[in-house]
Amino acid sequence: MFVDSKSDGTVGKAMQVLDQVASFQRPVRFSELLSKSPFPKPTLYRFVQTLTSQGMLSFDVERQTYSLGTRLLRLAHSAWRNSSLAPVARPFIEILGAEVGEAVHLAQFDHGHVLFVDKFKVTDHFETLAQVGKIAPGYCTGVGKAILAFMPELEQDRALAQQSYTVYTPFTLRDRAALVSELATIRADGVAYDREEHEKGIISIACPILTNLGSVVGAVSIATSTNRYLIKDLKKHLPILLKTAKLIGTEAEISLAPTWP
Amino acid sequence: MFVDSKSDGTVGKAMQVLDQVASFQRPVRFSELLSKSPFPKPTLYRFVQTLTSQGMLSFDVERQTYSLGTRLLRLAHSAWRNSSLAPVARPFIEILGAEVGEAVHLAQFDHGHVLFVDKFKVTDHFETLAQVGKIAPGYCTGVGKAILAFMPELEQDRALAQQSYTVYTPFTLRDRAALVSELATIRADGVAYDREEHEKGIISIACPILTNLGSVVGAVSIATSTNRYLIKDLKKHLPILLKTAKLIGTEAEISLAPTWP
DNA sequence: TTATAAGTTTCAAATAATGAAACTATGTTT
DNA sequence: AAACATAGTTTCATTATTTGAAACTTATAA
Repeated sequence: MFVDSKSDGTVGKAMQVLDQVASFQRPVRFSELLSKSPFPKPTLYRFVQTLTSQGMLSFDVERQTYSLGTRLLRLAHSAWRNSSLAPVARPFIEILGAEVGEAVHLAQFDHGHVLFVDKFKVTDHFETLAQVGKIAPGYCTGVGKAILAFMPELEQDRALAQQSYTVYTPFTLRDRAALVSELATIRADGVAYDREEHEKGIISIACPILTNLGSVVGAVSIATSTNRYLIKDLKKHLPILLKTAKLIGTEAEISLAPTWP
Repeated sequence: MFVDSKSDGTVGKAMQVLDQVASFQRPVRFSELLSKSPFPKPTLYRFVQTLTSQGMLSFDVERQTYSLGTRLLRLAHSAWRNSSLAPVARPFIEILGAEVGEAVHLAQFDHGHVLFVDKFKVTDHFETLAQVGKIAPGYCTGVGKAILAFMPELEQDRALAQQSYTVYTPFTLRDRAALVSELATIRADGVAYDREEHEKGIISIACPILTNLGSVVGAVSIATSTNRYLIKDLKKHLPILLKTAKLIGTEAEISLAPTWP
């Protein structure tokens, strides 16, 4: 999906197997994996052996199935803690969440998609963790559009070309032209809205996180359901959202200062 | 630390590089990595190239540093969602957390260590995410001892041999004999306590999560600080903790039922 | 400018990966 | 219970990839 594993040799192929296992969304038997795999039986067999022995996959002896392994959790834990945005943003996200009482998302841009790196919600704690590491399209999410609008032209161009423009709801922007026109508005206003563009009933307000040098490093959003609120209700939260984004941007900048052993 | 990468060929070596990067706990330059690496310069160079191209590492062009990549977050997200314990346990963990108003942890056993797969706390939301994927010793944590106490003898034997028995605080159990003796009590009582054994000032009460067939699949704990409570205060939560563990065990069992495409 | 370290490429030799085929287990049908 | 089918595992000669010393290029420091 994201990675061109051509010419990445054995390691690339092994990572492809991990994606393959992930794509099943459940534990899989070797033969199932084989049926969807481009690799010959013994080759795939050795990959799953190696990956299991490495803890990147886990094998359930009872059910004879493979799942993604715990080493991935450990590595992701480390990735998250040492990333430049998420841990720095965390306290601000929590304050914002407590203040507005709605779900707050923190996202980065990643290969044309939006990657959620944190989520916080006060009243309804469900899914908090289930959201981190999740990906969503850039062109039809608040955070995605906020980031796209503030990207340098060249990077934006590449990103716009990567969008699928799949129509998820009647409100989804259907092509690059529609998106570009909205991005201009967003850039002017400093704020993006998701008007049920990705999921029916879900709306959000999002602001880009800019460093002092003016480059986008991510976006924060407040999301809610149309059952409870309308876009105009979200607009009331714009000042605090802007302030939060500003604070995170400043902090992120500081934390990016060179550290040396 | 966990993985014997011998005879796991190129893939094993590449995974070793990921651990290597993780061990720095910050973005690293190629030369720093090289200085701690068993691989010759060009070999390591190609590994980081490949891993970066695969999204397992990310390269900061500005600072010329490598960090763990976003693909790990995506894979871990998938690992978490499709694991047999954490997603199933989540609602129960949240209810328990709301009820007792203290930090609740969910852990599994993993190569002699305890792996936190979820955490929930109502009042103080800090660190929620930062805990998932974290590892801790088995012999000096509530969850660790709860799991160890209910392991099948053979497995327990192996696990006991894997413990380091490092003395973290004056209360840490210092050897296998001390641990074994406590495990007997825990097994009899169905509950384990961490009396500041791993961290000064941190205490917890933990129960094993058992399937209907009686095998341990993890543990739940309520943790707090000695600034606020004593072990006897935690004991008041035993009934609800036991009930939660029981419910999770039952649910986990159900969700383990064979699913087919 | 020169010196030193960091990062990158080359290429022949060494090694590891490959996959057709054969084999063994496991479960299913007659 | 035998015959069959499917899933999982091993073998081994062939092929392709990895390997790392050396050379080279680019940044950084003196």
